[in-house]
Amino acid sequence: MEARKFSKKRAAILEALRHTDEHPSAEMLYSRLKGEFPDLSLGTVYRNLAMFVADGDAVSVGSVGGQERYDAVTAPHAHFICSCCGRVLDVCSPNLAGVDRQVEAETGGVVLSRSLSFTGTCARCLASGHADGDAV
Amino acid sequence: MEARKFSKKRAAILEALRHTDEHPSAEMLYSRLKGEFPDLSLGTVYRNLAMFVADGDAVSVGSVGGQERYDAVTAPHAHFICSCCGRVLDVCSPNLAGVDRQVEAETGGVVLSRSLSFTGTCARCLASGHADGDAV
DNA sequence: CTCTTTGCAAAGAGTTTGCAGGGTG
DNA sequence: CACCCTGCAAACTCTTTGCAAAGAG
Repeated sequence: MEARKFSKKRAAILEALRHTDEHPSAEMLYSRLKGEFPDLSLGTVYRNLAMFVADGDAVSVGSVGGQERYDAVTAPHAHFICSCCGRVLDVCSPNLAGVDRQVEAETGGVVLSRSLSFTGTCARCLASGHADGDAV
Repeated sequence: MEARKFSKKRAAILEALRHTDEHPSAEMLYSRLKGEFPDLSLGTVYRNLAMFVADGDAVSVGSVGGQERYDAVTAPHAHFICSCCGRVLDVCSPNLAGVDRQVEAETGGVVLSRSLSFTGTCARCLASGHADGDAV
């Protein structure tokens, strides 16, 4: 294994990821921490995020608008992705217990994780009248 | 609106997408059609895939390994993504009816679509003993 | 002192875009 | 004939990587 040593920057990145519910991208975290760590490098953010995911301290929520978004909440839960503003909101996961088994029976594989995401227009965008921007 | 004209290449791309259950990426489709259309351009595949999605003739399954994967089956259904070989399999969708309403009530937004995907090791990889390649 | 982590910048990979020429109706 | 579609290649964006210097144990 890799002998992980303490690093002030890494701790700060993980803290920042834990203290937000925005499901930030690498760049979002970077610009947020850039003030506190002027010498922070974007590459470092990417490297640490990869470590978090490898260590199970974070998960990828998927890419939104071409950017990978991360979440420090690794417990299974669903997300609501606003196709209008790109926000990613947490959603109290519907009961998916037992579905894993169902899928395993159907595919013959082993489920390690699942990702449920809803795409639509968030309340804020609905209020701003930005909705249906690209609806059919 | 854009006046869509017929195009042999476009028809072929959509056909290829419809005749496979691999949920191919732009490049997968490109190399598959390159034999039949030696002068096919990758840019054309990208452009047409974007049209299909805009027209509702295809949906994006999400990105796997950095590549966007597409599906001509636009009816809601779940996917099983093998983290070992990158294959994307169709899964008979568990009953998610009513869940949209639940999410809308929780977020105050409007759900336009949902994506349920399971990540794990597929049967083929399990058999090949490639499993747990990157398990914790 | 040894090994991990970082900044910087260049390299990569995937996707998008502009333009001139060919195809469709 | 007008307008859409395509090939080609350059441009872009996001992410990864190599290397020498700085930090942690």
